[in-house]
Amino acid sequence: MTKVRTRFAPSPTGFMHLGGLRTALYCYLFTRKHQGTFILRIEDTDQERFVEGATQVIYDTLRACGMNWDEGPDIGGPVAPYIQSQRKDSYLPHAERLIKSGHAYRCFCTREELQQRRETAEARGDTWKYDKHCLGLSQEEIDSKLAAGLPHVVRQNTPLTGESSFDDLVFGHIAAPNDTLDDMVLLKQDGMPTYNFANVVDDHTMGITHVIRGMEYLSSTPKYNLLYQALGWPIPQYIHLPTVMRDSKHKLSKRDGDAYYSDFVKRGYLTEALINYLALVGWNPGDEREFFTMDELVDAFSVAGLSKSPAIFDINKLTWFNTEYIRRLPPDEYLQLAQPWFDKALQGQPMDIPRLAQLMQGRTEVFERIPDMIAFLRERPAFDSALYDNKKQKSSLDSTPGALELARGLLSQIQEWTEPNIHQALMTGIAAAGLKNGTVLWPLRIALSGQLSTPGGAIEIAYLLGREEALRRLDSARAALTSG
RNA sequence: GGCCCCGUGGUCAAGUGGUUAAGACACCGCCCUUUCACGGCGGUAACAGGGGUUCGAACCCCCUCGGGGUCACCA
Repeated sequence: MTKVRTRFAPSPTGFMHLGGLRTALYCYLFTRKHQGTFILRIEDTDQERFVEGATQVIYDTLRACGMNWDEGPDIGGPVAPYIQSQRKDSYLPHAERLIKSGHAYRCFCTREELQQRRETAEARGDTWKYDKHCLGLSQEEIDSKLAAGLPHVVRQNTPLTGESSFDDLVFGHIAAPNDTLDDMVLLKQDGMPTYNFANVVDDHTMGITHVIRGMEYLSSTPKYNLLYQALGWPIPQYIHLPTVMRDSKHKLSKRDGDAYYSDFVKRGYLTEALINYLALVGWNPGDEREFFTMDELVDAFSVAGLSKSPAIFDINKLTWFNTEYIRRLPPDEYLQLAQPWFDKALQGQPMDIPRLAQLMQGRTEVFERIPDMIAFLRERPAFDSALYDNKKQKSSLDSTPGALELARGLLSQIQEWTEPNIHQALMTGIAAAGLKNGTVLWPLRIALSGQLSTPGGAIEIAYLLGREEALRRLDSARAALTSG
């Protein structure tokens, strides 16, 4: 078997879509698994959609994800250039060969004419397909139109009989009747190839052995194969990938605004978690493993594990992966990543940040959720005294005033405000008073934080707040109790 | 509408003629516990429907239904 050569061929739109990223991932994994060559090619034949800086986004994303390419626009390679617009001149000779052999022809129909004929056909209830109108032009007619400088495109001449088929590595045998295949445009008026044509030519001239792409190309692949055959080129292996869906009816689309890699990173998703999750949407390793580094993915990857049916993107599961990855971060790395989010919530309030980080690391699902979780440290929210009531903790509205008074006394006598000292003072004091821990600690935590759920218990919160603030909050809570 | 593809719990999925139909996320309950979380234990929940083939179908065939894709001088 010849050496595997694959390509990831995104068009530079300015963003890296998660669906595209997953395609790149599978392509990368397959290639590395087979010790092949992974090529990056930029598909920018659509000049109208050119976006400044878009290729850089592609480079940055792929590299951040650990998918390094062996040949590409920025690093070159034996079949350069790797940017399609720079290969412009290479397509024409092949198109002319096809014209000569009768597999393609020049078409002078204007867009308006085409639209009109399409509408007429559809009004009759017929399905529209290019009617091969210009195939009937005589050589004289063609020459005179050419001499007159009339704009034209080049179309593929698909056969009207027989059928075309191929064997996809994931979908198996795919066949389509030739008479349902449209005479697609190969070369546009501006001389640029369409995606359809550029792909065939580039994939062949770049020596691509395995074409890995989304399944939206599945139904046009027979047409591409007709082209390969007409040009006398070997047909590559195909691996079409099932779509990533937003829900059962819609695919994860660019319009959702939250489907870009950069969006997830901004919100505080870890790249490793994202890659790990994405790998499992449409593929499974065949065993029970769920956590994979990139190297482990390469090792485990197999085309046999690819699924045929579309998979719904589950933010829930992604978030679970993210939580797990955050939990496994070295503490200093967690602190570094969390710091900006701490700052956002604390706004300069003095705090034992390393201790806060310690308490938060195991509770952080997505970094962007941090500010909401710790905002109470900066300012205690208004709260309902009903929060003091907790049967399980043996705390009630009746027991609370006494409990808080006890806590106030114990806390105010602490010399050095450390967690062990706070713990010591409260626990011995509570035991001496003959109370249950919860009877005092539950209301204390409520009084200090004003909320049901906090990252840490009463002792940790009291410590983080500092002596002065803790006592101040305690006093105001007690006052609110007697006045209200 | 034509053509192509897909169809196991809410989601991802294992399963390739004989299984009590795995596992994970989510959800619910219990335990642990100074809250939440973590952890431990347990639970709810699926073969789209109908016909065949077969001693026996989630697995093979056909039909129906449902969903997706594609039918651009976009990729």
